[in-house]
Amino acid sequence: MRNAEVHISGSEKRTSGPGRPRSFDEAAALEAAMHVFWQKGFEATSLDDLTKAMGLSRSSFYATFGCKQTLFLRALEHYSKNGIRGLKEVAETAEDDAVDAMMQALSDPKGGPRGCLLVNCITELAPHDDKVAEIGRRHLENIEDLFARAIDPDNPDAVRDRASAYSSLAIGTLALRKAGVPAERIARTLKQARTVLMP
Amino acid sequence: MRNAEVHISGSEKRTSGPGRPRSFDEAAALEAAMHVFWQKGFEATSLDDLTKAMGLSRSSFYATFGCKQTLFLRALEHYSKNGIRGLKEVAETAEDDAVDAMMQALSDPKGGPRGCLLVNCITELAPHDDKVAEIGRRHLENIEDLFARAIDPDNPDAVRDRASAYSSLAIGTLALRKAGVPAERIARTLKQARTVLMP
DNA sequence: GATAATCTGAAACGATCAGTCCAGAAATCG
DNA sequence: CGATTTCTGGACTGATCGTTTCAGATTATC
Repeated sequence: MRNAEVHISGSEKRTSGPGRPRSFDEAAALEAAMHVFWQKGFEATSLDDLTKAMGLSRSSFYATFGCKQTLFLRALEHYSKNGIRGLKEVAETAEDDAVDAMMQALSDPKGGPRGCLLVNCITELAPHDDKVAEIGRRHLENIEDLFARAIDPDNPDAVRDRASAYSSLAIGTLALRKAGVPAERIARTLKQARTVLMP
Repeated sequence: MRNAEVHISGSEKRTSGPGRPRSFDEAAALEAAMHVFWQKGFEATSLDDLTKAMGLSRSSFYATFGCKQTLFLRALEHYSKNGIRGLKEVAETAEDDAVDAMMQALSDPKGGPRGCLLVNCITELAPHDDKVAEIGRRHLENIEDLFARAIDPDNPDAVRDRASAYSSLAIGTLALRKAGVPAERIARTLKQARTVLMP
């Protein structure tokens, strides 16, 4: 037998040594896998979908990432880290209204109406998968934190409920978007909600 | 061959006549199927799950409902009709604040954190299934209508954006709930959002 | 050149899936 | 009774799934 063991967490890299070196970029492969999961969900994504998108063979896939589930959790973590970083950037570079800018960014993710990968996975898997639920909960908490800091940088704890409301409002519009409501109408609703209802 | 043809839409009933009568209640079976889809989603629900919950054999299943997809769409329609009726009742019997009562009802569906069946299905299937998207869009529009009428019964069209915001806010909290956030905290956030931020 | 690590592509595994088919029992009608 | 309809339960099909394994080619270090 050859590579029978499963790599539970991240792969242990081998910077150099004998033997043929890796011909693919592990980070890029992870990114590609993330996009497939984002588009199709966990169950509907097959191994063929993954290996084709990641550009490697089944053998290399299992030797590198262990199994579908493990890769999936890594993809979720990767997505969360990237997403929170991006949202923080939106908040920091917003011209006048950081809260509105964040809601708009959340409600209209780049790359079409795929929604938020973690919200999708919470909906699909969280009730039956504790690990997914935990990653999702952490992600949502991070988003709320960013809203709270955008509302009142000096005392974010005091505006927790408001931050949670803004966050949930933006996330709720993702369902509208997926159901086919045009992004422009949603953007208008959000802006109005921000300036008229929740100033 | 026997029962080979597929019943596309609702079954044509036979009130009486020769032969053994149906020993199961079609409406009850549909209701049971709806609950299974609600709990597990479409893909994760197997034929065995369905027939066991509905209390009929595979043969009767296919003779009565045609196929999994057809049954699924009927279950969605059934859910939507029931849900809208229930929400209307909540709005009508609310003591002081119908909008708040509706948000609370939406955010905390009976039977644990299963979310809203149609929001779940929008998330899972709508981007790749036009029929599901259409049913979901109609359902969300109906919910918005109820909010609009609760806000201003005389001129609901004028408060469309506000109604959309309330609706999205309540729906957004479903993700929190599924991720494990306690219902009480969500209820508090909603109440506060209603009374403080969006009066 | 010897050794070691990884590559590819394909084959095979056991499991599960939706859907089909059948044989025989059961129940209702004329 | 005879005709008819639905029932059950299990066997079966053909496909797809995640995962394992293998042989042989490739590319690095020593």
